[in-house]
Amino acid sequence: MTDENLDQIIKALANPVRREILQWLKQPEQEFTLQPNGFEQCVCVSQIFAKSGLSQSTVSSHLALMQRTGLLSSQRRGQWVYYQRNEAVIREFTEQIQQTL
Amino acid sequence: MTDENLDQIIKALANPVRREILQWLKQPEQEFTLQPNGFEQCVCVSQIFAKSGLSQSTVSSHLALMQRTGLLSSQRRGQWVYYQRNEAVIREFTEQIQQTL
DNA sequence: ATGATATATCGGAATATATCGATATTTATA
DNA sequence: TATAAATATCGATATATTCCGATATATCAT
Repeated sequence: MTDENLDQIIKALANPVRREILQWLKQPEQEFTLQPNGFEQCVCVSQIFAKSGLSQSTVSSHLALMQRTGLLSSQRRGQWVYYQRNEAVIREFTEQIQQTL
Repeated sequence: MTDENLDQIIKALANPVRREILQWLKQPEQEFTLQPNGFEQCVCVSQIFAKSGLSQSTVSSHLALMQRTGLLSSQRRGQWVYYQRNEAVIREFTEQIQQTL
């Protein structure tokens, strides 16, 4: 992980909304009502939007930012875009920050 | 550690200048020229100021902020204020962030 | 093709952060 | 007590972040 990437990730995590979204994505089945579309373990933007109390555009921006940093990955399926945690990056970050700090 | 304190600490660490200062304070004897005052293992504001390339007031603000969060502790000795890492808080933070994330 | 739904992007407003110079405060010393 | 040195605080400015509504883009269904 480059210094720049580390910096981006810390900045991403400095926002409580983004940290909360990251939490929700830990156990999606507990946090979100299932979608009747056959992708129960995946979480699309509108589900997070519905839970967040923020505008759709704001939520979309937060998710896009976290994806740019590597914290999340996404895949489009039809009209939906599913976001999920990138556990490898998250783990790498926690190890790095523990060493660095 | 309260959620609010965790939030403050992450915000503090989101700044690269503050992270660098925290690094310098890991091994002060390697990073700073010793002061002829008998407190060689301590680091005062002006030493950090001299190394930073920033203004005295900016450095003072960064240090004050990190002290408020608990990342640093300080003690005044005469006209100098010595700052040092608060390893207990730093450790607690890394553990917490590892669990939380 | 048209309309509906999901997501992304744009532009702007409000708030937060970073930085500086000037000055106040604290302590030591002549 | 007056001066010097170290640190803290204040006020201002520049930049970054957060958020929204409006609109663009992509996909699906009719």
